[in-house]
Amino acid sequence: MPPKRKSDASSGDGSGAKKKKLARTPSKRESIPDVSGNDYSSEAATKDGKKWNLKFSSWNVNGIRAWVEKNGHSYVTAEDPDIFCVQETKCAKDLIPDDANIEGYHAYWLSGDKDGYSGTGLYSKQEPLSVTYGIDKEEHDKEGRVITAEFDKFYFVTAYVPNAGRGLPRLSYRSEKWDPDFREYLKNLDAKKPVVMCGDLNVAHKEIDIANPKSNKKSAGFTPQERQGFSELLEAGFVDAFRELYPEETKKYSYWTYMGNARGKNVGWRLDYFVVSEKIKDGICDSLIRSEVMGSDHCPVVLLMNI
Amino acid sequence: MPPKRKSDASSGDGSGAKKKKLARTPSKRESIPDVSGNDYSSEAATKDGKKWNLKFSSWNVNGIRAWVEKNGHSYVTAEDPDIFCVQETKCAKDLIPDDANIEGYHAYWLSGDKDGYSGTGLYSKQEPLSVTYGIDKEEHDKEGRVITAEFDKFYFVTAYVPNAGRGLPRLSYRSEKWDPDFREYLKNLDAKKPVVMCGDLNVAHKEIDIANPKSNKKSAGFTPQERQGFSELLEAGFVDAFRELYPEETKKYSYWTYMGNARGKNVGWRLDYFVVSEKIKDGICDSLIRSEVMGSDHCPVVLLMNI
DNA sequence: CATCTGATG
DNA sequence: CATCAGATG
Repeated sequence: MPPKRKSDASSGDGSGAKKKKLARTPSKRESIPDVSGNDYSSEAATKDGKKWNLKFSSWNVNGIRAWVEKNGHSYVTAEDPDIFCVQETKCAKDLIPDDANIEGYHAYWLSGDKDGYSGTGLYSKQEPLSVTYGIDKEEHDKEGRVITAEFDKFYFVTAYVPNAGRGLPRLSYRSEKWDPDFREYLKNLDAKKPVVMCGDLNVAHKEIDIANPKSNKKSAGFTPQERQGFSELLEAGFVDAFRELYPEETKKYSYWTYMGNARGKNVGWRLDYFVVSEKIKDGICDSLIRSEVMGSDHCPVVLLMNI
Repeated sequence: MPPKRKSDASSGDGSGAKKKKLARTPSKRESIPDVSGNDYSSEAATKDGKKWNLKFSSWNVNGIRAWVEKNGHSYVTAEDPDIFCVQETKCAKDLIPDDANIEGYHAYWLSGDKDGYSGTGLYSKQEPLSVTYGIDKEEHDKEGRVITAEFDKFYFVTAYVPNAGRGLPRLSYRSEKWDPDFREYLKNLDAKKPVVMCGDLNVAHKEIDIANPKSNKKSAGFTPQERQGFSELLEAGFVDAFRELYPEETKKYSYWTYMGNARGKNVGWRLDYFVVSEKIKDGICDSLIRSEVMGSDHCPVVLLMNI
């Protein structure tokens, strides 16, 4: 499915709706992402030499309104992915800023019941065959966490996985309920067509995926339970695209707390992933972590595939 | 009492205490008050030719932490008053930023029970004989609104008068309880020594004191009840220093809502006053409204006296 | 249209 | 150390 590069930028679900409330005036803070000098081209190919024909990107934007004010969306134009996903939009659909509707993409938005919390978005150049929201479980689907887009040859899923919270108040929900149910959801999709799933999975899988493994064994995102949950997802027939290609690569992170200049010191976590069905893993061409791109406490991640 | 210009900057009530919490990093916003070119000297004198020997200034700072980040305190150094008062500090005593302790002044802080709400401060070059907090009425004294400093020849009072609120939820409290009790408090002081009172009195007294009298008759700060309360205060033996000197002066305001560029259009209210005992009104030399000084939605006001 | 807090991450 | 909401002005 090499997507038709059509220029219809209309939004699939009413993202052009009137705003209830105006966005705040941009702060005088400088626009943070300056991606103008970056080279996002790539000649990456599969092991058997097929060049990529689809580019995907995912970014936890930590508030899409703030991200737009910081000119974060300029990254999307520069990266030019076929599909771009955002997590933690923290914004009701009707309040998504106009500038978040990027020319050339169909945009799909999901938010939860609680204002300013969670929320995801999916942009696609090609219009999906269908778009669905949630994972078909009432219990999980009030927080705007999962969007699924069906294409001819695959399902594309973006997820913002529940954070276990400080003091781990939601660890049991996360690891005993969400993780198994989300895994089942993906397995069911995978039984029909291959799956590409991306997003902030709120777990650093192995010690190699976090700067300070020792001191974080009881921190949300690095507990044994959460790490085990990710292992079980992979065992269910999926691969972590970045780690598949770069099994030994250290110090590659996609999140740094804003506190204590963690990003400057690269004291980070790899929380943002592309996870793909094992049956299409040979289509992986490259998996990239755009750690230089500013605008959030996470950076974008990229997957190049030949499908 | 021409104050001894001593340089002891110690704070009268522990304002040097350790902070529980650090102030946020200053935003990148430019420092707003640039008072460096302003001439705050004055040759003002009483009607019978006595030059002022005391300068007082008062400013509703709308959050002392934000005000300090905006370099609002540079105004104090430039104005160089003998006593400077602030209202709406919105800050517990222990969290007052270090930069709010201005060299050459004793500082006294009061905050209420509710964090981030109300709060007043008083700076004095000369150390007062005593400083008291509140108006001796349990009912009123939980919101950090009044500081009284006793000097040799007068009492100095600063007040942040309760706002009646949008939809006037606290109008009855304000006009039936606070206003009479505060008036009694001042009358009792005045029975002992003359009083200079300043602050955000949260009322525009007459039509001349507000840009849009017609449309604000039901707005907090311009209801008949609040205006009447101020009239009754004056009838109890006090004068509005600014209006005493400038009975016909129009378009002089000390507050403009941040909304709709009201300040740019001078759509304002005169809410900040110096009110002095009638018996010392002949000591008034000048009363000034520093409407050019930025850093809050209010501007500073000044009183020059010979006492 | 600002200031705060408190929840959240 | 950020985001956002909601209270307050």
